[in-house]
Amino acid sequence: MNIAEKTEAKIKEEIVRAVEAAGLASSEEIPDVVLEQPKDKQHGDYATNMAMQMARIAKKNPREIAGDIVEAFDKSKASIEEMEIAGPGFINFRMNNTYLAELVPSILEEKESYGKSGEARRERIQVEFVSANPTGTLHLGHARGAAIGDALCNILEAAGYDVEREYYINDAGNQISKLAESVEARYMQALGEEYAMPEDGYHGADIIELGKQLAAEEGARWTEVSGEERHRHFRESGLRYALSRIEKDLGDFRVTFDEWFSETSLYEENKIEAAVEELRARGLVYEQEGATWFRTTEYGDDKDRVLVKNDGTYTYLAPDIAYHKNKLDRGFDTLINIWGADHHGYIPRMRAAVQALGYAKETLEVEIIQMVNLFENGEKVKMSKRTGKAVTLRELMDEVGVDAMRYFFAMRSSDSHLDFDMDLARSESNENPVYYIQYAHARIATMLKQSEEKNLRSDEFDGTLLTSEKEIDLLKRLGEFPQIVEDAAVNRTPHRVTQYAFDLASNLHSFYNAEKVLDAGHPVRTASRIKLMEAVKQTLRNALALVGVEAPEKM
RNA sequence: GUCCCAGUAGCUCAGCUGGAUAGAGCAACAGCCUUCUAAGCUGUGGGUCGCAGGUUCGAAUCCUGCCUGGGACACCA
Repeated sequence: MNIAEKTEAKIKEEIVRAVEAAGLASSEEIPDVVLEQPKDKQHGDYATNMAMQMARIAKKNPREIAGDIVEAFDKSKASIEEMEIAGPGFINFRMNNTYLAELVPSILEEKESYGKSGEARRERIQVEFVSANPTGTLHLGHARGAAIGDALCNILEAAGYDVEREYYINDAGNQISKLAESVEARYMQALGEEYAMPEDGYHGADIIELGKQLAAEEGARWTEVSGEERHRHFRESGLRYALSRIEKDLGDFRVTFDEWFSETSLYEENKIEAAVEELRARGLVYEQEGATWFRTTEYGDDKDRVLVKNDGTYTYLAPDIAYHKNKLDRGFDTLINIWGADHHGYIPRMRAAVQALGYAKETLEVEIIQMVNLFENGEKVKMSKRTGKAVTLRELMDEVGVDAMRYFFAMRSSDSHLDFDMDLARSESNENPVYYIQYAHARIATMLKQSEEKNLRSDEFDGTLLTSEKEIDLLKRLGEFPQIVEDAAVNRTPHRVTQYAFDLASNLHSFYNAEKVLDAGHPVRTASRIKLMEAVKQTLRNALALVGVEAPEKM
């Protein structure tokens, strides 16, 4: 437990004891204590609404109840300086702030672990994200999914969950055949053959290049084998090429996966048939009009869905069910899928599948990532200037850099649309939140460097000297971090971490302008403030790391 | 027609599982550099939380209906 948690736990404990001691309710009747940090500083460091919650149970008015609680409360047990009753019955607590200073040495000791949950949870969570079809490049929607997915994984890990990141490769569909045919055509053309591109083929320059490369490396040998064999070869070549490019793009975007799961493997191991049969055994499958149907309405879907079409082939749903069965068989407690907004209609049927396989509805969570709109010069950017097609992850990375993208994509709640302002993302000014935060980190780095040059460092630390308004604000902010991580994990809201980093940076800048750190005239205070700066620097770095943004030493 | 998401300051968005006078950034206005990075700070103004009901001590938050914007509703992958 970190210091903030310990402090809160003590207060809560004492509230419960006071309620009982005042004879207001028995221990079973007492609701969970809600302890919050008021937005308005005048309301103290913590506040509880216990008296209002007790109104119904104790049948007294909240202010009276609050009075009884305050009377029975032992302030010395919870480092409380002062208590007051306010508004409709809030009890406000003002802390004896010296406890806050303990944070600094504890953060410096925990280092990159500060913010992480002390104990590991048993829950295993698998997060599947991006999963773009391996037929082209990654676009902005994928980029946002990647940024949010990876940040969420980092945050879940920090909160103590056992996390696995997975990319599902849709390598069994029609599009892959088209890709294979396109590569094949380009290969033949590179060898000087007249060979038509397939209808709806992939006409990009990259595929032409790949065809040339294959022709150069492998010669004409594929013209001499059967069409089937040739097709299989170019399918593999095309796939390998597309995937390696995706992996490279994502790697440069600082996103890596533990597992790349192939859809084709489900076919090869007859997993799809097995999944359909399992549903059939549970009485959830029926035949009608020559097709095989899955009774998803049993689990709240609008209508039943086809698994096997009347031409004998599977719909996309069948392999998806087999895939999710495979995930569940691997023993994950929770599956989180990160999908683009255009897929939200599939949620009911996938949830139906999970339930049909005997798991609780909550086992599968789907996080929907809303659209990204690019803006430049105040105008919506529809298409890439270079290619005339949708803007890719790679292009934007080249334009604005990884840090800005990672931060911007994660800074809004995933279910609201994101307006991505390219001018802002590129700008090196205080308007750009990424620079603002990184600048705070770099500023501290500069101070630390100078503290060495000026020989102002020492191991002396006296927390009681950190009492200015800005220092207290900073300390309180530092103390919030573990709880922010916890909340972001539980609620699946990575944007809380970006927001926190911004707030902490803001506190730092504010402190910086108000107080001087390096002051030879006050050696102990200087040493203590240096420690405080180190703690802020560490916490900024930790917060940024969770969302995949670098913390530079100088700018 | 059905379903999902959104609607909060001029703009972009927060608002943590119902709490006090609804917050931040940008934009506007007024200030702060012989001092550790002014890529920064301080202050001021700005609100019918889409609309109407309901639930209760208390609603931006929960429920119902409606309005607006976006998306989804295949034996397509």
